[in-house]
Amino acid sequence: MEEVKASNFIEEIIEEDLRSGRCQSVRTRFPPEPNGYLHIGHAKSIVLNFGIAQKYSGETNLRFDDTNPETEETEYVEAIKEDIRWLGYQWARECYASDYFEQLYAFAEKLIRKGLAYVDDSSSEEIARMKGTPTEPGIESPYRHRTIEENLRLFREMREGKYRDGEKVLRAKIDMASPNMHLRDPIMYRIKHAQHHRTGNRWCIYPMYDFAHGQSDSIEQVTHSICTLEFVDHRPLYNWFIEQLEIFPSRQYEFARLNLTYTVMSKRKLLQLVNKGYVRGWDDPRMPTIRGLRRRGYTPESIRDFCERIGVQKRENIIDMSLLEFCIREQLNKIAQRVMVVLQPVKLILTNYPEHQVEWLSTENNPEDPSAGTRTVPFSRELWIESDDFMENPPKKYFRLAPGMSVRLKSAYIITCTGYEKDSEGRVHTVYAEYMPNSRSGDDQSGLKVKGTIHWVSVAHAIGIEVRLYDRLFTVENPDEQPGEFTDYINPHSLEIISQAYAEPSLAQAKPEDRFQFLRKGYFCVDPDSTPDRLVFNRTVTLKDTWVKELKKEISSSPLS
RNA sequence: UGCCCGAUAGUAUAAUGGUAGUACAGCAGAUUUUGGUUCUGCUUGUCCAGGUUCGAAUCCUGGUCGGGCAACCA
Repeated sequence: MEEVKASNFIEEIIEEDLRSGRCQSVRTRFPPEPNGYLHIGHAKSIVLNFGIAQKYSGETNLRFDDTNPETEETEYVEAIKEDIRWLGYQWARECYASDYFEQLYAFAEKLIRKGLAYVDDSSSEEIARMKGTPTEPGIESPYRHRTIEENLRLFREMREGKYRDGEKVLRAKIDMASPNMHLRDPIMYRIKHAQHHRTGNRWCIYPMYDFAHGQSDSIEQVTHSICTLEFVDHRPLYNWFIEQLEIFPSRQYEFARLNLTYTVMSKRKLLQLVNKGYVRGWDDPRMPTIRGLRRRGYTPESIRDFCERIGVQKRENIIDMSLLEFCIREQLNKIAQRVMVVLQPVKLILTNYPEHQVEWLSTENNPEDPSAGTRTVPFSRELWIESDDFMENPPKKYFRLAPGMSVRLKSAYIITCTGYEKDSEGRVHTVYAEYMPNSRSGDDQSGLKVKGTIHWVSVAHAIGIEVRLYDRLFTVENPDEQPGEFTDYINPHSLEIISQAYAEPSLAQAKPEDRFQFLRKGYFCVDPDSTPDRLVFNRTVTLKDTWVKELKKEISSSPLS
């Protein structure tokens, strides 16, 4: 048995349960409702639930909490399964609350027979009114004291379809004066004449969450049912049903859900972003959904790493997006092949380089991983360079190209700027320079030292690609807590499309989901929108850029501001 | 103003009565053919008030602040 140390309060509870003999092994479950796509908040729960099972040699069931036929669809079931697999997890059993409908129905009858449940004919408005308020007790329904026989008969008739939606409900008989609102005779079953994604029209009564979740846990012998904080108040009810039913004693534990800066996490709000066209879909690379992150270029490993780093606690929290970005940078730095791509091109002409000469220069694929090897890139007289790698009047600490200044062209030669040309609008379109023939990378006899190295692409060999630059979706850290609508804070520059960037020719073979580091620019991933003759790249995340910070300091310290 | 959670650097998270530590972020420097990576150093914290104790982030009491609960949603 390997030495394991609890890394959060839930693991502490598990270790104590194992030690005390409350359970011999551990079983958890991940219980999504199939009415939407999974997001990074679900990933926290997935990593927690599956991680615990792995750590303590237990198992995790995937269970779809499909008790509301009006909102649930098979499409979501498939999407959820794919996302969990992509994250790297395999469930022990694939379960559905709907598989237990017959059993749940029997449980309900058992409670009726124990005098602990009754059929109520009140309308939903009446029930709400009689429920009282958090500070005032509720009052008992006039139907609360029906006989067991009558309740049994009415409940069976409910199942048989004798009543319309909303005409009757089955309620637990607990305590209308309880300080816990969930114990004021909670509804167990409601009538819905609706098509269920798995049971079709076999049922017209469906159990509520509170009468399905704990019972499903119990049926599956889940030892630790881990959910989010909003269910804390449900725990007494969770336990009450299990005790009255005298079934396997699953236990519920709650942790704080994940919040991330500069995004929203609620299903409702994500749906709104999709439906109102703020993003292109659930898999838009700006979305915090698993599919969005995947399309953006995040790896399953980086998401798991993130979920482990954020920890598990009961206090409300909002995690810096920069931590997620750190996790993906850290992994991609190790594995991503480096390539040269010019995003905002300016032409560079090496006036002393022979006109039709082409040299294929060797360059490393990944300096962090020597085993990644090298490749060659074509070098010639006319090159594309990044427009912000040249300035007419550079500030003090600028060490790129400017009149009279020298830089190293990555894996090629040292050059010195000799001039430039502007168009009618005053924009520089061509830069002229001379290269030092004896300064070639790997064979540098020039003895020169330059501060800057810039990337480049040979004009004659460049391939045109589309690049989509993504930025945070919102302009504020917490769009949920701002005055007005959260959509008022959407970042209008969250997507910038560069329709013609120039890439070195080696990129032509790239396939969807391939990841690269565009040298000095960031990590990029091939988008599925790519076609054989038109590659599309998504920027996953920029490289850390201490130069932009320097620039910002310049600006803020200038007397103009 | 009923019940239930919670409160440790900017953000998270450890310390389980015994030196408040770690990560991210930030700042400064070194290295660098990516202003990347790596390395070094630095700044910043126990919500408040009492109490128990030789000793309290930790235990007790009372506050304060934040969050949740009154769906035939989950």
